[in-house]
Amino acid sequence: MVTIKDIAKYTELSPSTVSIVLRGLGKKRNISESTINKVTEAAVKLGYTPNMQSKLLRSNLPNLPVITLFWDASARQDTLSRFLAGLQDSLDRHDYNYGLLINPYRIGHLDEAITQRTLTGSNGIIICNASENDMEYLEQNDFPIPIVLYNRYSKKYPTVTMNDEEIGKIPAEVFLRHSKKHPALLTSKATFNGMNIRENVFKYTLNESGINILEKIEVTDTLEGGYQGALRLLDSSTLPDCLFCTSDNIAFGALKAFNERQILIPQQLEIISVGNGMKQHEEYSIPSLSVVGLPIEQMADACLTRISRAITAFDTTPDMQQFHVEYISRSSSLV
Amino acid sequence: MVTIKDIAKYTELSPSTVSIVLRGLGKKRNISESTINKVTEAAVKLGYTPNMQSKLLRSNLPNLPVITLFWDASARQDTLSRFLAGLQDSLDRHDYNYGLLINPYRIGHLDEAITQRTLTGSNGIIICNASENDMEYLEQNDFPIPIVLYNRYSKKYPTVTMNDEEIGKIPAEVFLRHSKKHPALLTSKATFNGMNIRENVFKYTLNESGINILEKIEVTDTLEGGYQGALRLLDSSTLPDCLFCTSDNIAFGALKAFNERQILIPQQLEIISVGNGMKQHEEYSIPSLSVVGLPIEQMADACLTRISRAITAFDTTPDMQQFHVEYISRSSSLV
DNA sequence: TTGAAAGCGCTAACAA
DNA sequence: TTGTTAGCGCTTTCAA
Repeated sequence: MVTIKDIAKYTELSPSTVSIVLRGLGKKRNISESTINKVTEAAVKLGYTPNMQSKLLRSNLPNLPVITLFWDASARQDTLSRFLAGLQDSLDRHDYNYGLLINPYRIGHLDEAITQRTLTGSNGIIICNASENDMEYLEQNDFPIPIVLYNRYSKKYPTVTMNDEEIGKIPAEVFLRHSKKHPALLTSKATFNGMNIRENVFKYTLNESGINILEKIEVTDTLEGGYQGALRLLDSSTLPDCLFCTSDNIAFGALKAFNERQILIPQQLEIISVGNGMKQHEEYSIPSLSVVGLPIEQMADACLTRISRAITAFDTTPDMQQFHVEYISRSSSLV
Repeated sequence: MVTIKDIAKYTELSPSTVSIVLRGLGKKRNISESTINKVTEAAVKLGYTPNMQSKLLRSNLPNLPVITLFWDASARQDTLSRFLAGLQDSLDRHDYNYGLLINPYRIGHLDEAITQRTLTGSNGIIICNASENDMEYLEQNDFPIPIVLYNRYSKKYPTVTMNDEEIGKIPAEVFLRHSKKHPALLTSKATFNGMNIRENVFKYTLNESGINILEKIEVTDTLEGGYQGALRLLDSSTLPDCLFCTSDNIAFGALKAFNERQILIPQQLEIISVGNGMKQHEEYSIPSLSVVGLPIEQMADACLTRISRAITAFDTTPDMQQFHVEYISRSSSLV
């Protein structure tokens, strides 16, 4: 790492002169033209970048604690938006004073993402989208700063979760209430345990009333995946009379397929999806989409409040806050 | 600001002892139970938060330059996602070593957002969504660190822009080619000059061929806005035969209205929208949406590369990089 | 026109 | 079991 001292040595000047020049105060301070040039050239040549830690430390500005948010770079981006919006809102509402550092990582490689620098440079960490691998890494290691997990379960860290049982139970109960007999499930590969819970509770709730899943189709969590999955569903010998999509991406794609094949929604086929976040798109899809809405903003707020307590009150008890989900009935399901 | 020294004074211990305890090394270093308690209690009581700048400085970890991204908190969140994804991709591809700090701000209040702390704590700034007000603030002040503007024009700062003329010209030319006679425009309030350019070039290009806009409707940049705007369009005495929507939000909402009123798209009404980012949603809307696609990822990459050059080579020439937009023909327009 | 020295908050080595 | 001291990179006085 090149410091101002290195440049001073290289140019045979003092650190203070170099500092003045590098901050563009050369002219004002009557530093000679030649010295200015010598310094700037040396800075470029040696590859100098100012160390902002030092500047901040020196500046006597009040300390701004930093919270680092780990987010799977490949994860659904619109959910990040909602989460960020929630964090921002939380910062404003509570008058929290935190810097927010976004750190994308490759799911399953959290161990590479949480560097010594993160641990030294931030006051707390919020982790989202952790895979089973990542969870194992977290469980097996100790960290010098507090960590809060979003939407995961842990015995070691404070967590902020949503009620995964409800997510599976609600659509099942709606379908049962409407006396549906042939439910289908359009889902994507489970990347965390909550997804299994949702699916199992969905099936179990139906089972209790003697109803079995007609078909489960697993696709990628994209509109394309939903579209393809819906087409496969339509090719089956028996058509389902109700469908649970485990993400709105999948549901939006499926709606397009059903529209093309002129399936009447909800008369022929009732659809309920998990509502990952795009409220406006749910409302203006054709037809509008009934969803189990996730309290992402509330959870973001809870994450921030929780990490804040960990930072200020040194409270790292592995407690869990769980939020209810909410059924929003629109035109893709019966009333 | 409470420091380790304050706690030392308060507890009548030395800073090093306090440091050891506060990092949880008390047990390991044989600090007495009572001392540990005294210190932690004092820390909570005095409201101590560790200063990470000092820790980092002390740690001898290599310097990680920080780039702060200013983003309008109320702006379309999905565009942020795409922009962030672009930045992330750029970081990876070029092997850039930067920390990315996301700083949301209220549009029109950039002056409040760019604090002394930002200027002292980051090596460079990328500004997105600046309003006319914000632009004025930027033009009239000088800043100690390099700034790059995204999607704005400036004589003072390096900028990364898209070709706004093309955005207006492309749909006009398509409509002309299809011999349309009654174009309509569904748009939202211009928040930056590029939007005026788009609208003017759209009108001008049609005008050159003797075609005038039938109607211009201004709505909020939401699906709701597009829906309402489309309904108003349908209430007019003459129905337009082609429509340019200046954002996909607006277009998605409009599609719903046209679907409800059973307007045949594109036979009765041809639609082209600005494609702000949601590629999948454009493809799976009903019908799929023809758009002028914006090169957001490329622009994000360019922003990063440009600010990187400013940081490493001290190059702050106010140059402009402009990117072409691309017409993507889908089912909402004729071939 | 340039340099020397002190200090921002923290930690590590060493001393007591 | 606790304290002293030096130093991370930078800026600011003050001195030369």
